[in-house]
Amino acid sequence: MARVLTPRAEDFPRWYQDLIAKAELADNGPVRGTMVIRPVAYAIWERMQADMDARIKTAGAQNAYFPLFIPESYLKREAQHVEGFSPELAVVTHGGGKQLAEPVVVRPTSETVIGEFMAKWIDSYRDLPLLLNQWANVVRWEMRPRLFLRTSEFLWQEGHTAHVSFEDAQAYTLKILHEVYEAHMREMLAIPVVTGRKTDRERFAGATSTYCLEAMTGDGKALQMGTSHELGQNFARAFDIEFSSAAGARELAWTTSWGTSTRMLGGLIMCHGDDNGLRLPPRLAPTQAVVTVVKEGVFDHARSIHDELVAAGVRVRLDDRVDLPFGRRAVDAELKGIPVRVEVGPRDIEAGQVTLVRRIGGTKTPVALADVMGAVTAALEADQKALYDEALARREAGTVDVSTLDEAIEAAGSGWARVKWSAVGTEGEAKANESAVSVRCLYRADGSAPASQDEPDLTAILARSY
RNA sequence: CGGGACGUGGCGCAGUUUGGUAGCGCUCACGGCUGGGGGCCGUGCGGUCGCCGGUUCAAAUCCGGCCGUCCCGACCA
Repeated sequence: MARVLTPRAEDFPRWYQDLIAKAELADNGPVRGTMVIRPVAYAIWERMQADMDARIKTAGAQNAYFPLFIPESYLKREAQHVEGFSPELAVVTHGGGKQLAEPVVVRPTSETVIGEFMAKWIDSYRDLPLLLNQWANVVRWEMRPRLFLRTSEFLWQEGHTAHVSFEDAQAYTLKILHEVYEAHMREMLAIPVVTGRKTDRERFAGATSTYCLEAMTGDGKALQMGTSHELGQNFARAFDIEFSSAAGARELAWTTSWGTSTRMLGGLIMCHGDDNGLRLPPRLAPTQAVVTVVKEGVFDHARSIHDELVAAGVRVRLDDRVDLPFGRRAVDAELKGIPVRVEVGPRDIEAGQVTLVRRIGGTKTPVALADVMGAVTAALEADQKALYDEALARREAGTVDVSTLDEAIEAAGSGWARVKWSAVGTEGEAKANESAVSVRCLYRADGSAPASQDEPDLTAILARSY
């Protein structure tokens, strides 16, 4: 078979774009940097969304919806926030054919407009915590768009909460980081992430602390898969989010925000994709298995295997399009990353078996007709774990422990560098940035996220990033 | 904004150095053979060569200008 994709590190983005095109996941939109998500990719996103939404609700937040247009003046109320976002805002100056008295921006994120409403909705400590989540599209006019990883418009969820104290806000921020985001990525996406704190330089505009989850892509770069921010009282001050405390005093609330986006689809592709296309973790895959009729004459067998798998709760599809060449159908399923294929042909049936083809391990084994259901469910279970283990092993193999800044910059040329933060520091960070290397994440010796970049004995991950 | 490439059927490209009536692969349509990994044969559809101007008997090709796209760096979920 002709090789269709070639994921060498040096041309990874091209490989990545080719895969997106061949697996029919997305197209470039009509405006530079916008993205058209095709049904195949959207089905994956829906499953991510459903899993994430359930976890967010378990964490106590409720869904709500806020305006797409935000008055420009709102952005300006928080000085760092506006400074951080100004360069990438889409600004609407006309409405109804007339120039607007005040321009509105298309939301790049919703802290400001939600802050405005939090101020109205919160009067008492009894109204707290207020835990909101929004599924929406946002716009950021980025310089270099790349499908899924960084597009001008993207889909995401953004959580916004208000709390009575710093401690409550911090605890919730970390709860989202670990129990919602990290768990989703590990258990659903089969992607290992390093969690920790962003340096002050990398911190979200307007936040007091930014926590992050970093994944390694196939070419050894880093990809931020999600973030969770403590906003301190910055936005509460800017939007007058005040409440009466139990003691009767007027106090400013402590707010947080956190988000994950369609970038996770890009992360999924770059983390798990291989020479032959996409590889989907079974729990995530919209279609977990396809029963392929190799050629005419075995339809009944194929259908009964299909029905048996449906009854067993497997998301399975029957491919009986025998008018299409077998090879084409096989490659199509492979490109789209369907974890398991059950090939049913006359030769199989004669031998009382089918052929089980696994996308993740690449194996092809005969299975007796009576054992198909058990073999498929076992394969799905095992391959979810295998994919995670493989990604973790690749990340560890691509991470080098070093002790100096120069070594770290050198190592980050091809993978991740793990180094003591004290060997880098703020000046070292600026120097690394000159070589397109950034400090991705800081974490404590026990792996937890530090409360400040000034804590002693922190470890830093340095890498190039998307 | 700095550095580098490139614009030729729907897609990917050759042809440009050395001007001579536009070609290949894929796709698509039709027919046939096939069918256990993008299969084979045949026929056919499809392009004012990014735009404007110049040189010339003759320009995809040479000259001038303009427009656009992509890649690398600064931004970022």
